[in-house]
Amino acid sequence: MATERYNAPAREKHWQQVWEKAGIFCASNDDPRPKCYVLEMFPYPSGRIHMGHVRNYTMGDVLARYKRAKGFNVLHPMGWDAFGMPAENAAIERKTHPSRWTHANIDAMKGQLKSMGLSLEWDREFATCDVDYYEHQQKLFLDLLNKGLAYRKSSKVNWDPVDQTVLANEQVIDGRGWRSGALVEQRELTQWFFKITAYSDELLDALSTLDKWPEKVRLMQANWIGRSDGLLIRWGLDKRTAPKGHAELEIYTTRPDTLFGASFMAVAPDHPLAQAAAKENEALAEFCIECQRKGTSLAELETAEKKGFDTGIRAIHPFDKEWRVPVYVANFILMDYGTGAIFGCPSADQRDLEFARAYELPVVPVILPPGEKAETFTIGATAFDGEGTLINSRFLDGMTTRDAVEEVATRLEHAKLGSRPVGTRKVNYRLRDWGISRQRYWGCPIPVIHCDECGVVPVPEKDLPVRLPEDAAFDRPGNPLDRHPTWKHVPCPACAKPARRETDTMDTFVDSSWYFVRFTAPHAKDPVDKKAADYWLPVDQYIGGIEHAILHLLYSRFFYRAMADTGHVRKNLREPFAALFTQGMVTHETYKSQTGAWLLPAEIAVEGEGEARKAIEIATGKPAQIGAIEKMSKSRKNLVDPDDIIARWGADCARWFMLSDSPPERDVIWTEAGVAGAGRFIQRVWRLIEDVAETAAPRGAAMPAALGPEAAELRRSAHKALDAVARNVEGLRFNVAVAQIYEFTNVLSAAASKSGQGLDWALREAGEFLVQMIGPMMPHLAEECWARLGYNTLVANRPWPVADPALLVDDKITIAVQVNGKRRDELVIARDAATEEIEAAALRLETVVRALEGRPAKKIIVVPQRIVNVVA
RNA sequence: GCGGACGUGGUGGAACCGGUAGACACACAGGACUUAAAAUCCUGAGGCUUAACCGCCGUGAGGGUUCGAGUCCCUCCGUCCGCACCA
Repeated sequence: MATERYNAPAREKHWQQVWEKAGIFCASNDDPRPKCYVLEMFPYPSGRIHMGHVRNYTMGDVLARYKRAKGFNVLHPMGWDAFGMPAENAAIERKTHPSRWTHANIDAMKGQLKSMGLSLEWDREFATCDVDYYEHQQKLFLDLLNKGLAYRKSSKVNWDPVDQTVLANEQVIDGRGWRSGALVEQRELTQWFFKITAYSDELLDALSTLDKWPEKVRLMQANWIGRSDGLLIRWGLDKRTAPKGHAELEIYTTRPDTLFGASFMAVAPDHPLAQAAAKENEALAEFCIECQRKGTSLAELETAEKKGFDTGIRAIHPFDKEWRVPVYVANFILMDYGTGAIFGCPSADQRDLEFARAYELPVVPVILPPGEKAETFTIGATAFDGEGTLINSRFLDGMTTRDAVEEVATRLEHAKLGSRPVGTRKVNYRLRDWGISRQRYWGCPIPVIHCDECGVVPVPEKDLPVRLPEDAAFDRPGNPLDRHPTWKHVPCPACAKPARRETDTMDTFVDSSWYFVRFTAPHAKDPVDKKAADYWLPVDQYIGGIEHAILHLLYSRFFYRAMADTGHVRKNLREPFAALFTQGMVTHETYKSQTGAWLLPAEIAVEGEGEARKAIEIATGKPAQIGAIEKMSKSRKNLVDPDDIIARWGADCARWFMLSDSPPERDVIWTEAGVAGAGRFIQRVWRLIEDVAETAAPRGAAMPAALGPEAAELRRSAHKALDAVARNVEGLRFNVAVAQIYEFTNVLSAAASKSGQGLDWALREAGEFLVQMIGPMMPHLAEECWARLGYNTLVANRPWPVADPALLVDDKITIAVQVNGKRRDELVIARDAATEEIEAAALRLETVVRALEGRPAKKIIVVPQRIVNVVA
């Protein structure tokens, strides 16, 4: 029989059109079936999709298609995270408009996504730069403002003096702006903030409920929030030494038990006490300025020596009025953590110890490590910051660390300095409020107006949306909104006098903090259709890159709560993503020409293998250097264009390769050989199904009364494979599911060339199962095969076949037989054989007799259906 | 420095709860078909030893628990990731 090769690129277009015409991927918000919301992180429209997108969206699509086949009402939408700096930079460089550039990119990328054959519901598509989207975001902002969850404050920011904008921390590289290369300045600016810290505790505690999130992500978020339980302690200051108006110093500590080891106090250079003291001390003032200047570069921070300056101020120990402790200004104290002031206990803190050694301050051991003797214990180069027994600490001596912490806290809570307690228990967080102001055009305008008379006035709801002006100029750096001739000049909504619009726009992470809610009703008049949100949320499976472990995923968790607390979504659902999966990166070898320039994989030819493997630059015929395997990136040029792969091999091939071999959470290495292997498998399946279609029983034939052993065996394999593939797809172990499909394909191939009673019927069943198994992964090929098997329906619409549980367990099983824990043989025996029967059968085995060497069996361990171990 | 993850053939990886380690794929070798190549099909393969069977060794290293450890515990080595003067 002559078989034609399956022409993937041509047939894929056909099936994509069939699906589109049938409109089968549109979910109804009103459907009696159980719902399933599958979401992949939406892309930034940079211009073209890359292999990372292919991997991400393939995984989501497999799950979406599988869930649909399992009878769920599946929501699987797609949109565009379309605001952001690249569009504005493109506008500057190419003299176009951010909107035009963005929409052209969206069109191109949408075409690419469609060529992948994804089961997406395009009717719900939107871009965050659509007025229809950002007007609702402005409404949400106003509600947050009203609730006190959005506020303005002055804070230090990274300022790029060339581009004239605020930069995020990630955009500052070695103290310089990533685009301009200019030295970044610390600038005090009044900015808008979202009060994420109002939810610190809740965001931390709720992590434990996210049992379908990767442990790693939960841990990263927990560390980021950084809760610590401690004590605020107010120290009196010796009046003769302190600047006027400064009678006390409040510090924060998590180790109040080490209070009797205190040998110095340290405050941040920008602490009010430091500033006050600096006014009377020129050298100190200089020191403070020096510290602040160093604050900009991260690299400098890491290596900076611990430096201090004795202010001459003396603090009074809370437990001893006569005890004076010197107050230093130190470069390693951060103003925005705790109170910006500490007490130093050198024996119990490495950093304090280094400081004490440098300034020759006393080092008194106060915690005795377990197993040490007080008489002989000394502190050398390393502080002991663990738990132990208190020494040299008066009334704390002999206590454990924990008891001492409690004792000090209780005593200081009752002690008074002035009219207030000396000590207050306090939980501290590392988490900071989220600064959302950006001095940029291409973002969601912040809907407020500044009036000289009335101050900050929210834009009235009836005046929403605040649209971006289309006629902005991008000919020079800075914020086009700020220098637009008319846009910002508006009358004050309250007093009608001339006023100015806020010209900052929102951080684009705000846009992506609620798009998944909008997908549930993308055309609703209000930001959220509560009924739709109630029906669909939470997202049942969210899939994206690990790089969003903190930022996007933490912001979204916060924003969803803020939306709940401003009445936009149900209050008792707190977490928007029930399950999260973070997929690995797509990597590729790197290549360099003899001149040292990076080369695209398409620009080289590889010969030989192993040690002899060589790369040749095609253009010059000269050898090229093969470099490390790294994440695909423009800078290293180790890119493979999804378009090229799809045009040559087909989308199914790219999809299958992405799912094969590598566990989805790990990195996958893209190789030509791997793609070719996937391509071969596609042809193999096609040939096999053609073969089956020729020899199998007709479609819909009744199961024969009796099946021969070949047919029965094939049936068992088919049902087992179906069950195993289903379980592994549900667990997102796609690589294992793929392996099981390979294995079953081998079985089916072998069976197709045999003959036996009822085998034609079993072949049809097995063939259909195979097609349905590959349906979620290689949907086009599956449709083609389905048609070849005589159907005019769509696999994409077929329910997942039900595996017969009776076929999943074998009557006879093989169990291993060990002697003294070493495998010696195996035993084929009835699955429900009694223990005695198994023992007897094992002892009869020649191999066992030989291994026993005449010794009697002392003990026989039988684990039913698993193993026998004869102990001699 | 702190926190976490991982370490299995030539390669990617599989192994549910502690129960036959290496499924499946890639690469490789041999063979069939072919004038030849491609494509396809068949066969082989962890290491050592052996003509072969047998046997021994084997999941980064060392130790422990157990009838039995890739899996659990301890120590060490290596790789990767996150945070980093956080009081």
